[in-house]
Amino acid sequence: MTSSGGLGGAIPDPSVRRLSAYLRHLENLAASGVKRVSSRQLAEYVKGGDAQVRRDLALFGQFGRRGVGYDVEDLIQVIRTILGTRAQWNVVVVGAGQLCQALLRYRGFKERGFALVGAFDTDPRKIGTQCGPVTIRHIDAMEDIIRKHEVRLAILTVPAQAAQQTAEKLAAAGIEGIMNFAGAGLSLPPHVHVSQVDLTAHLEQLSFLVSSTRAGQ
Amino acid sequence: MTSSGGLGGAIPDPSVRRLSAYLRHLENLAASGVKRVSSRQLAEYVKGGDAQVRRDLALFGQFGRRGVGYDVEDLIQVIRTILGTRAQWNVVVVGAGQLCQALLRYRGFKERGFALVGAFDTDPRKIGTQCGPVTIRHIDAMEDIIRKHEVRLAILTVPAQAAQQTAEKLAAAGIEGIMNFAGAGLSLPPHVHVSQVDLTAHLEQLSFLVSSTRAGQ
DNA sequence: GTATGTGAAGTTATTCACAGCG
DNA sequence: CGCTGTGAATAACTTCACATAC
Repeated sequence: MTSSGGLGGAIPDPSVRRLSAYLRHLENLAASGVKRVSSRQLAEYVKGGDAQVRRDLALFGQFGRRGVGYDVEDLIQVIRTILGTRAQWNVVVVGAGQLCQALLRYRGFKERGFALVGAFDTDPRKIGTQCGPVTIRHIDAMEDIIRKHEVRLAILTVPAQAAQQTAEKLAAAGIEGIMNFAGAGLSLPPHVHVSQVDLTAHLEQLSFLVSSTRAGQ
Repeated sequence: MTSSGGLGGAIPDPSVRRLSAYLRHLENLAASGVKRVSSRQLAEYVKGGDAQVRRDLALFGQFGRRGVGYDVEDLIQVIRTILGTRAQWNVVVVGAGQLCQALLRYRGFKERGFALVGAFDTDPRKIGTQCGPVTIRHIDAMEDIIRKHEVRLAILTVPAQAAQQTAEKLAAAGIEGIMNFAGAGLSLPPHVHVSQVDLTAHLEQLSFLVSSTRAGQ
């Protein structure tokens, strides 16, 4: 399955994921004052081939100059345009645990086009708590806030057993994309996209790789 | 590139990633008292086909019973064995920010075979702070702890510009796998595996999907 | 009847290799 | 001469379809 619903050719998921990686590297380059970059340099960062970088970008147009490379600032704007993050997205967080607090205090989201405008929980002890720039509210107030701020994306950090029912509330409130930290699958209408985040899985991948690496490889 | 360094056939990266997903679902099933599961049920959770589930598992052996399915508890142990998480891994965290605190307080890692045994920073104001079950120590004490506890995996949560030099210290201390939250690529000897975590990228994927979805798709 | 395990087929993604441009 | 953009070739992954076993 390719994820694009756009009008042009279908865009492979792996390409879209790599665009985010290119963007991270371009942000770092821009911060260091670098003006130009070649596909080879971008490839090194993502550990792919240079041809892959060029092909990923070519899916959306022609952005480089032959013999020269890509303009760092231009390419940042191009990728932001592709990803849809030139305008800011309002985002809510549901489930006010430790992770929620960490996310609310993280500055990177805002810089990259995602403003966390509300946080919700059902636990009365948490409600009213200030957390970074936002106050934790009861989940009953969620739909109002979502409608008022035109929120289309949500981050779900509730326990696994509460994930499905909470996600349904989000969908009912008009949310179209959910970043799901809960270790539970979500069944939702097809227009609601889900991006599953599994932190344990990253350690498991490393465990697998380290376990299966033998001396001399 | 396939990641396996094992002796048998090479194992595709996507298959290993899905094993973690199957494991999450199996853990949930076990918690609900479910005893048996079919490839079709597992596939639904991961949004793949049933044949894919069977093929992923068949890479490592035959674990099901024809006409019946898979035993949930058995399959959990099988996947843990494959991933190398039946024995516990000791893990350190470097960079004692909000995220570090959230990770240190998260119980899921311990339950799944990853014990966070130390946390390190360079900021003198943070050193000595208690954080969940561990005390923040100066990074100079890191190598000792790593050697003493036979730590092979690390989580890196330092700012992007400090990531490379900190990762080099980890590699020098004998770390073989790094879960990297910093938005910076790491260049390390090939025996040190890196799993890049980019939380912003998840929101960017959703932004792309939501932006490119038109009514009626 | 039900569900696995697996060759064969099909699809998707990556890499090669070079024409074309600066 | 360097680096992009891209058709063609290759490699990787997924799905089909069915023999096999319960």
